[in-house]
Amino acid sequence: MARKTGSVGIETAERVLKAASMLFARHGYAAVSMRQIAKEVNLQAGALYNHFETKQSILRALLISHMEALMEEIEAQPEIADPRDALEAFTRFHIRYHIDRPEEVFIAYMELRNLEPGPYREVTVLRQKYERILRDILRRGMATREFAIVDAPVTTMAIISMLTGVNTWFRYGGRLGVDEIENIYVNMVLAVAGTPKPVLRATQNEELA
Amino acid sequence: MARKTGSVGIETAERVLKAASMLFARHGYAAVSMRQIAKEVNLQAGALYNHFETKQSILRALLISHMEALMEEIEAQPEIADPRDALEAFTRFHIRYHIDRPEEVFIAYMELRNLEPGPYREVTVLRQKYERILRDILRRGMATREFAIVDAPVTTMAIISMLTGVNTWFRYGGRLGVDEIENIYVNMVLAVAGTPKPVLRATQNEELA
DNA sequence: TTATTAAATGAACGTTTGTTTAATTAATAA
DNA sequence: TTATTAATTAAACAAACGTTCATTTAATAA
Repeated sequence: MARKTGSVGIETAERVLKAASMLFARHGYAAVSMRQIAKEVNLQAGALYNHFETKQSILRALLISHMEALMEEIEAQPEIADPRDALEAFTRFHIRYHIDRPEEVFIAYMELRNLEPGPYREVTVLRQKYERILRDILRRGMATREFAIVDAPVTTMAIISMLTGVNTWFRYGGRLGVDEIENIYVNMVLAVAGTPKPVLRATQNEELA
Repeated sequence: MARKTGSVGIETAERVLKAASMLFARHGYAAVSMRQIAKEVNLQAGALYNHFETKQSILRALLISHMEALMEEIEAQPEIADPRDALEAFTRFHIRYHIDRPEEVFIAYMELRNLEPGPYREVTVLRQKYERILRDILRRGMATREFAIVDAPVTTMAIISMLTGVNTWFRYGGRLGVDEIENIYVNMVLAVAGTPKPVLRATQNEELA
């Protein structure tokens, strides 16, 4: 079949995606050449075309599999009846999931515009499906009067922006660990939903710098 | 001097920046060629080099002038002593300023990595200076015990992400006008700071969709 | 008018781009 | 072993890239 077979080994296609993800995140889709990707996986540029039709299809595979994996993962989460608990769980899930996939998240944001119309719509649909999960939690909390929210769609986008924003500054080994960050954001998200945690409302932990 | 002189007219360099801003925002820095920019201002590619040393210097000019204009504008705002009022003013300023400059904002986020180290640092310094304005407001509110904030730096980033996120979905002519959006975000930001507006805490305006 | 100068053209530069193709390699199936 | 097939290489393709340059154009200054 192939050149080298290290027992099982990771599929070449997967290694290509991994390399492309790293390079696209670092330099941007348009700035990365097929030869750069090939070099990263010790291949010639031409060999990439045994695994992907075009450069575009590599980007498409990255974006769509990222969104599909996100949806699969969140749908595997246990359903939670109480709106406050559901909102807290969503917050923790979003931060944890995104903080460990900075490259994919970055690409999903930045390179959408480089996708052809078809795949672009696919990704957009998946994204809206994800956003609806949060919006429905907010709506449920509004219905039970546990949440005090002025506008559910806007609040949905606000919360997601806030949470995804963690990726722009978080680095492992920094002042705060993931758990601490999760806790801080749970506080803020519940406050945005109009049901702040009573205990922490009064708290005032000061940090330096 | 030049080819055509329409009485005064906008400087060619400014028209180049305008065109580059539009194209970079739409397709990304790396994906836009000097010939595309030139065509947009009815010039040949070579003529651009009478106004800019390199393609890089166009990007640099865009990013730095965007950040400098932002700083100039916010420093021109009146100082507000009360932390809650200052936070509200900051929120309104940030939304208004960014909502009307979607291209520049987008580029400032996405193309930083395409800047050479020198200009990159320049932009980063300006951005941190801007973030410090918000952080200082939060700190002042914590000192007076008006705010209940767990971590000022994290809250600063969370608020800025939340506010800048408006640009990803806002379109003029949509369901909400700028004023309404400002009001909604003021509520959410004050809540994040731990001092929600009492009146609106109990409110529950439902929208459709 | 003439001299000077800034701006623009259009062609060319050497590279690099994504992609294709014929030939070669190595693994599997018969 | 032989035949088949998938994967890879290396070379080539035309097109596009950022940038340079000699030349031309048109405006200003003397």
